[in-house]
Amino acid sequence: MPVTLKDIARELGVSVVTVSKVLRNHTDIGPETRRRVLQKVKELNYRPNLAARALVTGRTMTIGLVIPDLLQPLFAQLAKVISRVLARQGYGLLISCSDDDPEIERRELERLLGHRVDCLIVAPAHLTPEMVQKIQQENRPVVFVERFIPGVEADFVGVDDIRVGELATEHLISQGYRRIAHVRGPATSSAIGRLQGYQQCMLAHNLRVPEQYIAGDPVGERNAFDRGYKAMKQLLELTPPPDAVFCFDDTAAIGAMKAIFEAGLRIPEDVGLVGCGNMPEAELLRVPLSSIDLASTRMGEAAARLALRRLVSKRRNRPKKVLVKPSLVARVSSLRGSAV
Amino acid sequence: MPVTLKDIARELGVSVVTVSKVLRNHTDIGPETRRRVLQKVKELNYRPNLAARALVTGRTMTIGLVIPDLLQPLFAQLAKVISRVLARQGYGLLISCSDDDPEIERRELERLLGHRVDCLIVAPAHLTPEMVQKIQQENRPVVFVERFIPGVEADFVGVDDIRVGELATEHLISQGYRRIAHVRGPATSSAIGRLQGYQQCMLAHNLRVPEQYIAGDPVGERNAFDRGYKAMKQLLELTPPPDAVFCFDDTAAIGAMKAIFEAGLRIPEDVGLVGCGNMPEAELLRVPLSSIDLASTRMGEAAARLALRRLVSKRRNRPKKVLVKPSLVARVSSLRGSAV
DNA sequence: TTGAAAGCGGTACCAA
DNA sequence: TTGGTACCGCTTTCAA
Repeated sequence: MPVTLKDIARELGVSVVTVSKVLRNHTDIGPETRRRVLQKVKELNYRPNLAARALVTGRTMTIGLVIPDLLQPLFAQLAKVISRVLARQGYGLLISCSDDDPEIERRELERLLGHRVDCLIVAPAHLTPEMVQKIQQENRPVVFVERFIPGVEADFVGVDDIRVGELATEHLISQGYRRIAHVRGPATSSAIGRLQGYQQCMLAHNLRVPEQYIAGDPVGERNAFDRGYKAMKQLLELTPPPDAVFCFDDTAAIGAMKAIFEAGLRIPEDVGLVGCGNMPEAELLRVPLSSIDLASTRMGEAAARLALRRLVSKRRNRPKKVLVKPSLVARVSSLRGSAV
Repeated sequence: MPVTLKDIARELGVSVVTVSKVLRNHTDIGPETRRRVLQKVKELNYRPNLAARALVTGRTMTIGLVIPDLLQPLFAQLAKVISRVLARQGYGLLISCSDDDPEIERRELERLLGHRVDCLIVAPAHLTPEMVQKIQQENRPVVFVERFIPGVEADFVGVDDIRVGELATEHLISQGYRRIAHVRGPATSSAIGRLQGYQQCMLAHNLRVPEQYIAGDPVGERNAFDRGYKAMKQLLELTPPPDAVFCFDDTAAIGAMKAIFEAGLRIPEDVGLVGCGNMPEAELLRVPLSSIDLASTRMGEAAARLALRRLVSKRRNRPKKVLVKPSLVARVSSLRGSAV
C-alpha cells in the first residue's frame, strides 16, 4: 500500500496538516519542521494521492483527449505533443479514439467525464452543439483541435485550412496544371475549409471547376486510402480527365497514386499530385509526394496551452481561436516545371 | 457542478446509501425504489465520481501505458488497441511517451503512480529490476509489452523475436541471397531477439557472418531512419558488401533504402531488403518493402487482457508470458527469385 | 429493505 | 507556527 500523509505525520510526531502544508509550499511552517518533513517524504518516497486531492480541490489533474484515430500520423503527433506539454505541468492525458463514429465519440466523452477530467481536447467527429454545451455547463472547458463544430463557443486550435487549399492549388497552377481536381475529405470543418480554399483559388485564376472534379464520398467511405483510390479512378474516366489532383490528406493521395499508376499514367508528367499532412513517409514513396505541412507540433502545443490557460484562469474568457500557418513541401509528384 | 449521489437522494427523499446500492446492483433494494432511482439517475444524467469511488475502493479505473513513441506505427497501434479493449471495461488509459530515455521513463512512471493507476503497461526502455519491484510492492501490477526486462518477474506480451529474425533471414536465403547483413535496433529485448534469430539462422545454413555485417549503433543513434541510413552506408563500403540486409524495423529499412539508392544500386537485384513491423506505408514505397508482421493488434489485445486479469484476480498468480506469432509479408524488396 | 455512521486521503478554515 | 475539525463523494458495515 502506498505511503500516506498520515504515515509521515505519525513517524514525525507532527500533524497531517503540517505535512500537507509543507508539500504545498505554505509559508507558515518552521524551517526545521519543513526540513524534517521533506526528508521523510523523500525517504518514504511519498506521492500525494491525486484522487484524494481531487475530491477536495475538484481537479483531477487529468485531461481527456478524443481523436478519430491514433494511427493517423497527424493525430499521433498531436497526442504525443499534447501529452508531453501537459506532463511537464503534472497533468495526465487520457486518450481515446472515436473512429469518427458519432456514437463512439459520445460514449468516450461520457467516459472521460466520469473520470472527471479537468478539461477536454477534442477533434470532433459529429458532436452536436447541445452536447458540447452540456459539457461546458458541467464546468469542463472544451478545446477543439484540428476541427471545430460551427456555432459552438469554444477554444479552437487548427491550421488555416482555406490557406491549405490555396497553397496546394496555387502551387499546381504555377506548375502549369490547369484541369485541377480535388479529392475531398470527410464532413469536417477542415475538409470543408480545404475545399473552399481550392475553389477560391481556382476562381481567382479563372479556372473552371466541373462539378465532377470535386470527388470523393465525404460520408460513405471511411478509409482514406480507399476513398482516394476510388475517387481517382472515377476522375480518370472523365473527359477530359484532370491533369492534377489536390487530395484532402496524404493517405488519400497515396490511394490516388495507386489508381494513377494502375491506369498506366505517369506522375507528375501526366497527373500532378499534392497531398496534405506531410507524413514522414511522403518523401519515400514511389514518387515522392508533395504535401502541405500542417505544423502539427505547433498545433499540439497551442492546444495544450489553451487547455492549461482555461484551467488556470477561473474567469470565463472569450473563446480563443489559434490558427497555425501551413506550408508547402514540394516534391516530385507535382513538379513538372512551368511547361504545359 | 456535476450531479452527486446526494442530489439524487435528496430529490427522491431516500438515503445516499440506497442510491449507491441501486447503482451497483445490490439485491437488497425494493423494485419500486430501484425504478425511481434509475429514472432520476437518467433524468439528471448522473455519472459516479470515479475519484471519490477510488478513494474508498482503492481502484481508480485507470491504467497507465508507457511507450517509447506514439509516432511509431507499432506503438500507436498498440496504444489504440489497448485503449479500446480497456474502454469496453470502463477503464481509462493514461498514455505517456518515454522517448526511450531512462530518465524520462522513470519520471513518467512516477507521475502515473501519483495518479494511482491500477496497473501499468510498459514497453520498457531501461527500467531496472529494482524500479519494477518497487512498483509491484506498491501493489500495482506491471505488464510488459513488446519488450521485457530480463530477470524481472512480470507478465509479458510480445512477439517471438527470435522467430522474427529467423523468418526474415530464412526468406532472404531462399531468394538466393548469401551475404546477409543485419541492421540492429536499440538495446532492447526485442532487438536482441531478432539479432539472435538472424545469427542462428545464418549458422544453421552454414553462412558466415563477418563481424561488420552486424551494423547499427544500438546506443548512440536514437533516430531509426538515420540509424538505418548510416549503417547501410557503412555496409556498402565493405568488401565484399552484403547482398541483402535484414533491418530491425521498417523505419531503419527505409533509411537503408535511401542509402542503397544513393549508391546507385538496385533493390532487390543488387541488394535485398527486409524490414520489420509491416507498417501501412511499406507497400507504397518506391520499392515495396518486405517486412515481418508483428501482429500488433493481437499483441495489444493480449496486453490489455493480461492487465485486466491482474486486476480481477486478487491472487498473485505466476507471471504469464504470451508470444504472438510473426509472419512474413514478402514484397518486391526481397524477391529476386531463387537465382543468384 | 433501508439508512446512520465511519472512513478513504487529502485540503480549507480557523482557533490555539 | 501548528493543528483540530469539517468535509469532498462515495462505499462499507452494521443496526433498525
